[in-house]
Amino acid sequence: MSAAIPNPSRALVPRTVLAASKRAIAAPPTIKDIARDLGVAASTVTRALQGHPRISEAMRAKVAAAALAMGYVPDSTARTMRTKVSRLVGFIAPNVEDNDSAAIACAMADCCNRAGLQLVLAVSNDDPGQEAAHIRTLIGARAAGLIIVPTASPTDEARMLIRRLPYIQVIRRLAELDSDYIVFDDEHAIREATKHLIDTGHRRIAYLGSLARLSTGMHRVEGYRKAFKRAGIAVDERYIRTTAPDGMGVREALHDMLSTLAPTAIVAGGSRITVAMLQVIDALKLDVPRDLSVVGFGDHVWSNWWRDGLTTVCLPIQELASAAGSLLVRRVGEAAQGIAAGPARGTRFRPRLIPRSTTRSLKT
Amino acid sequence: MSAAIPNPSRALVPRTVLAASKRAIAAPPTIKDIARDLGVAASTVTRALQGHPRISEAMRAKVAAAALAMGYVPDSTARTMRTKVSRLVGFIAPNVEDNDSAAIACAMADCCNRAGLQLVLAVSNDDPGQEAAHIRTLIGARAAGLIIVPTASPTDEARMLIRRLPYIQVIRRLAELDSDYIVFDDEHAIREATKHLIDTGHRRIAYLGSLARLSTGMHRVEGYRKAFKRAGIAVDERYIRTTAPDGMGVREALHDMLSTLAPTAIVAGGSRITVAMLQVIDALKLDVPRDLSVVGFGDHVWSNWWRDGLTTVCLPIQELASAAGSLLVRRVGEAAQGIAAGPARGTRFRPRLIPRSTTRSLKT
DNA sequence: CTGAAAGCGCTAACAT
DNA sequence: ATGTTAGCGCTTTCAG
Repeated sequence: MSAAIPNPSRALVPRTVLAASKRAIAAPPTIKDIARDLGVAASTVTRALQGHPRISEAMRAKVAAAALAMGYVPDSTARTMRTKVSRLVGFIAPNVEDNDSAAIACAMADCCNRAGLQLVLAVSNDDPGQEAAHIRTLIGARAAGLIIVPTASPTDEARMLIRRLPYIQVIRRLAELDSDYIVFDDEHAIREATKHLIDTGHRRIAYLGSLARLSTGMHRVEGYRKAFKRAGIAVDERYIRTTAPDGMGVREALHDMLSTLAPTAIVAGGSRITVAMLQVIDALKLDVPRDLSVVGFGDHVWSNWWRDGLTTVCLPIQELASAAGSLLVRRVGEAAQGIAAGPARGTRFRPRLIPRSTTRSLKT
Repeated sequence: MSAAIPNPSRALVPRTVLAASKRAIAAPPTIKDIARDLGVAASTVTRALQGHPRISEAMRAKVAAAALAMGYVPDSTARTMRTKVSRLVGFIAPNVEDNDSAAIACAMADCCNRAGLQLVLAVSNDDPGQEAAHIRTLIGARAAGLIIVPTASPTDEARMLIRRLPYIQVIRRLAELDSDYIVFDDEHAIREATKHLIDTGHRRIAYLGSLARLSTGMHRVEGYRKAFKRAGIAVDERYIRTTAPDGMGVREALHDMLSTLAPTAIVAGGSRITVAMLQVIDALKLDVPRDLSVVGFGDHVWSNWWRDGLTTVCLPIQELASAAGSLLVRRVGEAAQGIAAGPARGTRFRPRLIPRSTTRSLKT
């Protein structure tokens, strides 16, 4: 899987074949072509193009005109090779199907663009092998930086390689990776959700979260426990379940808890888990909130549409995304100047609970 | 906006500064380093790495080991410069926030990865200027190909440049661009939706679509009209409205139609329009389907959650995405071999209507 | 089977 | 203000 084969030999399009390409379509004009046309040296053309100070206005205009006429587009690979850095920035996420990651990707792409950087999207599917492959590719492209939602346990290779560029962790955080990170305050999120239920008289509160090997999973359960502790109530561990965020896992866990523990409320510990959970509750035709109070994770347009409005935790996604984007831009700039990036800095954005109609008070 | 400034002078991170970078972090090992370590020539190392036939097994092993030990990662920019093609593939879309594009991006990233290609995500925000900039960047990176959801009117520059690489249009299609395209059968989608309403006795059917300058907008209205024509009923143009897909535009159009035309049903002609429309209907506290029958565009998890289940048109997104992905991979391969890509090929995927609970029959 | 050398397009010293 | 030159890392003839 993570075999360190320097050349992507799994490529279906053989490189040797790719090599022939383009030539068939048309050879793109180069700086030399412009130079020849104008009867000047290549270096003059570069300087004119870059707006170098010691270049005559006349020359600059002539060059610009010629470039435009020929449809000249600078070859960024050549430039990168000389200058040692590209304007590429990677974003490695486990998936982009769920709105959260998509929104983040989008916001970051925007941020990068504004800084003249280009966002490369890479989906890891939460597989360390794919993650490593993407890191390798980005390193190979001499990417300027990297934003990553790390898998639970990156390969050794990934850990080694990633240090070659400025990177920041987002959403999830592996302390061992020791980098800047920007996450949600997961503990706070679930603590508030659980507290809300406790405050309204619930005691048998089920928690259905994602695997605890992830920082998110860990902090979220912790939030659940803290809420009970602060209320001075013992935590009944049987009410805590973790599962893969797919329909099947959630269905089983839910069925099991509902039939054996008779919870009066349930808290979801993840976006995809929330969706699956709501679907199972629909299938079960449960009367919410009479039979069961429900708190979701993540707020979307449709939150208002589930039953009479889902009580849920709202994640400040835009804030996180743009913070991540601008921090990366800064780090890239620093690295560029050879500034040893200071100590890793972490930011936590606080989600907040949005009470709607899927929770009811048990107090008289 | 579309000024042909060859160098991205709008870059916030000055290139000259970027240039200094990396060096500070660590100089990545090159093929030469391996060669020196092993006391062989650089060319031998390349060949060993590529699995060239005429290389001894012993040498290959030694090189592989050394490469791995040093954490060697081939510099794709250098390779691209030599071979003239990169393994980058661009995806330019107006936005990635709405699930459709996100799902498409994701499926395509997968497809590209399997072919050893890397997907670069670029968001145009439906702005021809940004679109052109992205095309320029991709050309500059010597991208192998491009998948694009074109804006209504790409700049002249964009039109010129895009021809330098294999590309295919997706979702929307501009005939002038004359390329492969893979779209939904928009006309069919809205025709079916409208037909469903006509068949169940509706006559005053409102249509709220996106701007007709886009192929999608055009075909969808056409579907509306066709449905009436085929039923032998005259089309009342007053019931047709187009609007930007934002909350405000939709609200106004809807208010207006509802108050002056008393429609018994409404058909949405776009994903984002659907969402906005549902929100307005909520705000108006309309009784659906008693006061108004509603047909949406696009099917999502939440479609089941709006009222008692939204009657809507289901888009075969996965099919479109993977078709697009594999077609592009094929085209890239062909271009690579200098094969003049045959005539532009188009594919239309048929959406289908999913009747749920937001439409009711007016027949006795 | 391996080495030497040239060159992809661009930039940055170093000349003029 | 402009020209010359060297070289980034890799691939690919052309020679052994």
